[in-house]
Amino acid sequence: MSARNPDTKAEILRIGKQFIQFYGYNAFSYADIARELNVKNAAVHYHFRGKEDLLMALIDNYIENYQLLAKQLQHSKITAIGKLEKFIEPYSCLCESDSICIIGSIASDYNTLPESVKAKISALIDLVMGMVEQTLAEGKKHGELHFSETARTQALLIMTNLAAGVQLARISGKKDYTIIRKALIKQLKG
Amino acid sequence: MSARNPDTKAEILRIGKQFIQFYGYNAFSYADIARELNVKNAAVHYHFRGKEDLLMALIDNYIENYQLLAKQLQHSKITAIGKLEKFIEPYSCLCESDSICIIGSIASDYNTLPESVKAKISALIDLVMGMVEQTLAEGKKHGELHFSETARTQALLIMTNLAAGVQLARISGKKDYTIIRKALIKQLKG
DNA sequence: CAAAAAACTTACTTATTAGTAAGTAACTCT
DNA sequence: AGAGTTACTTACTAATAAGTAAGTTTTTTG
Repeated sequence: MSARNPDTKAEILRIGKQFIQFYGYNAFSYADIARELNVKNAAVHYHFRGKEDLLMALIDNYIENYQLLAKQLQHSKITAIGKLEKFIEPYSCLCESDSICIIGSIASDYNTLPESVKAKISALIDLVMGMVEQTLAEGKKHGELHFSETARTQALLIMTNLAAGVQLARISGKKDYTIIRKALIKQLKG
Repeated sequence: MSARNPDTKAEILRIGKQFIQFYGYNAFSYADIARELNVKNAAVHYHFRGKEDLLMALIDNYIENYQLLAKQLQHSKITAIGKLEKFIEPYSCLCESDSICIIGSIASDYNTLPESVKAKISALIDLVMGMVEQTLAEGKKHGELHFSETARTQALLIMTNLAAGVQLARISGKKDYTIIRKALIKQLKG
């Protein structure tokens, strides 16, 4: 009867990510994922023992993708602004689908998570913040970007604008996100 | 046996607020509140028919408090920076207790909420944003504050910095929140 | 002081959740 | 072709969740 599907594991990750970004980590169940994929909930447990294993795998994915991006940007000739766009674009996409970034979503449920997840999400943040900081520092050094704070502080300001920007957009409208995004870029260009 | 307590309703609101800020809206139950207050879960249902009624009451509280603050600030002689501190201080307090602001918390669970709650949280945001915007505009007019964006845009930037700042602090440490807060004030003072 | 209202508890029900043990079908490798 | 492995389903359990109806006690009020 049921066609065997070699992609179920990847599909579970895709749907899980979508649910976290759209509903929040504590607002969906394995049954929800199963329903979406037309499998039984035991199938989800087969691929990921529990919800936190799924979350761990998801964060691992993010870390891998950002590490890949880091390598791609390493020796590329694109401008600092161009690099920054690579960090901003995902937020713009999230905004379009009334979703929020996984870090912001997890931050809300942070105190319900096991230490293993907390450590991994912390590692993801360090990775992304480090990349943004470095991009800002380079851009400033080359006279392309302008800001008065340290690169680290400026990275904190920008990323919090984006993260809360998509959250706010959900409630008060996408226009607010756009205002924030444009203001950020304008200020950096000086 | 059980002492009748005239404050139970207020206590439920207090604990509910605390739980939303610490664990997230979809991560606690009426049973959790009941346990904390040493009553039965039916007692919680007696005061608030359901979880969304509790949330509605909580948001109403916030709206009342901000309206009160608006009146207090209206004709007071404190500086614009002093007024802004009134908006910043609650975030600093939240950060101290590893909690996040209720708007950020609700933003994560936004797509699981009924329209009634969505409308009310939107009204709260409009109220707060309006107050911050006005404070910024006045401060700029009097030469006390310095920023290049419109007051509305600057208000968006500041509030998103604060909201995501406390979220980030939970994961990567309170120091990051402090960096953000100090940078904001420094920039506004010009 | 009697009646009514307020603030609960007791004792349920129904639905959802996470999770598991055992079985089955299909594919893979030798 | 047969043995093992993968990817599931069936069929449960135990715990938690929201919610409610009916009864009890305490306080207020006419």
